Amino acid sequence: MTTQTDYFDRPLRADAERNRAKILDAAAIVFADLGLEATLDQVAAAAGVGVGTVYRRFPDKDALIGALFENGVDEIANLASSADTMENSWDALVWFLEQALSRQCVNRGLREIVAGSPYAEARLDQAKCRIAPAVELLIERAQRDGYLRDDLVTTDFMILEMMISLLGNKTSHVAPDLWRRYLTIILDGLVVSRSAPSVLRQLPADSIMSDALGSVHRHARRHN
Amino acid sequence: MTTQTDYFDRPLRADAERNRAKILDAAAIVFADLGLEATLDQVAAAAGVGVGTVYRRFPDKDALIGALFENGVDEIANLASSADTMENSWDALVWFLEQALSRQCVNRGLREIVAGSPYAEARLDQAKCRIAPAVELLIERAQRDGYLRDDLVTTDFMILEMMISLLGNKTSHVAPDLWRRYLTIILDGLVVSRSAPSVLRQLPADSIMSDALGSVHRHARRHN
DNA sequence: CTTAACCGGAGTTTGTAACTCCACTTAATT
DNA sequence: AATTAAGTGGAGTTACAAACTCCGGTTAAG
Repeated sequence: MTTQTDYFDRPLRADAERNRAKILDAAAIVFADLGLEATLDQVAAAAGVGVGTVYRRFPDKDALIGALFENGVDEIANLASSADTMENSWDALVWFLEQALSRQCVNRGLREIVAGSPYAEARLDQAKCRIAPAVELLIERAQRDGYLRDDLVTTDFMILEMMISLLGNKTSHVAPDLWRRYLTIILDGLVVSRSAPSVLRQLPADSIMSDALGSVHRHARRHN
Repeated sequence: MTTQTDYFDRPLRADAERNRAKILDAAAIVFADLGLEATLDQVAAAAGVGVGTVYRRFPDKDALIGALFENGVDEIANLASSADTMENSWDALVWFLEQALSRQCVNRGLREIVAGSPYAEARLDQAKCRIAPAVELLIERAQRDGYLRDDLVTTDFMILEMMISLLGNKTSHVAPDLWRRYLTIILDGLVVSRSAPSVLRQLPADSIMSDALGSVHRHARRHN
């Protein structure tokens, strides 16, 4: 893969290529932690280069974000498709939610793109449109098989996913797995019937949370 | 009630008092719609006064917010206490959640304060500390009576409330009652056991949502 | 009629983030 | 090793937004 940004096919100079990689790596981390509002100055600092270098390689912030999350988004789309090959439809649905959420909860930038941020481009929107139909199949199968309550629609899952991933981002720095607790609770609410709650005890809860809740809230506004 | 802001007890001039009321009324609406980031210029415009007038009456933004939400927060605290007088403990818990959420979902400013915004002061934090113990009683009662799964703690409810009210704010302008749909689902996940899901059909869903979801996301960033 | 309180809103201050510019450095080619 | 186009850092520019001030003109109250 001979990466280049310019109009014509001249390979980048060795140091330039090296820096491009450093920038991409740093941006991945910075946007994952701080979300898409992170400054390109922050990215540059994290990469150990000057801002100028970032702008030489990527025309603007959107371009960098586009290059960075191209994969991430249709990785999620693929998760939905491959979940659909599992034999048990409830397991498939749960597996998909866990996989998708574990990615979005750990990566604030990805969550913001999937949730539809101002930085997302047409190219990414396209991939996002591939997610909905695939999820719809998962839902319909689980409903036909009598696992999932049948008064739910695709958008319900978009919203529930949004709620959980938002929480996931807010708590990822103090209790990275806390979101699973609420996914479990919500899944218990989505099922047609059950005689007992799913196990929750092994998931993080009170101890971490009570101290953390304050810092979560404080963390909510200005980042880093 | 002879309102005044100055150090010594001189009643405000008639027009000043009138404006103070206009400002408070306007601020209530503006902060409810736009959240606490709303500009005092916006408040002034909504009140039909100049910014100067706002600043003459309230030393700064925090003071205005303080004066405005003093009640709101401990109204919620009172809800918890009065829920505790209901005979059925499950109904009490559900009633409290519905009441508290219906207030926070319709009022973005209130939600931000309860969630712990930078504008909240010690005075408000104090009231918030009154909420937690009262809710704890509700929870323990519902658990003792075998309604509520017993692996839940107070902070779980704080978090679930945060998740729902956040959604409520995001969707209040297109589907004011949508949050009830997810409260219902979550309650179905909190109950010890059930043979069927609670009724969901009469709550808003697909029709409104699919169009709205986009505008919700777009609305997420810069307001108004 | 006097005057202290009040009013509006243009303007100031402060802060932030995207992005540019250019003197200097360096990889690649001859 | 000389040449040079490509690349680099980071101070500086531009743009914008929001909190808050200032003051010439207005008005309620005694």
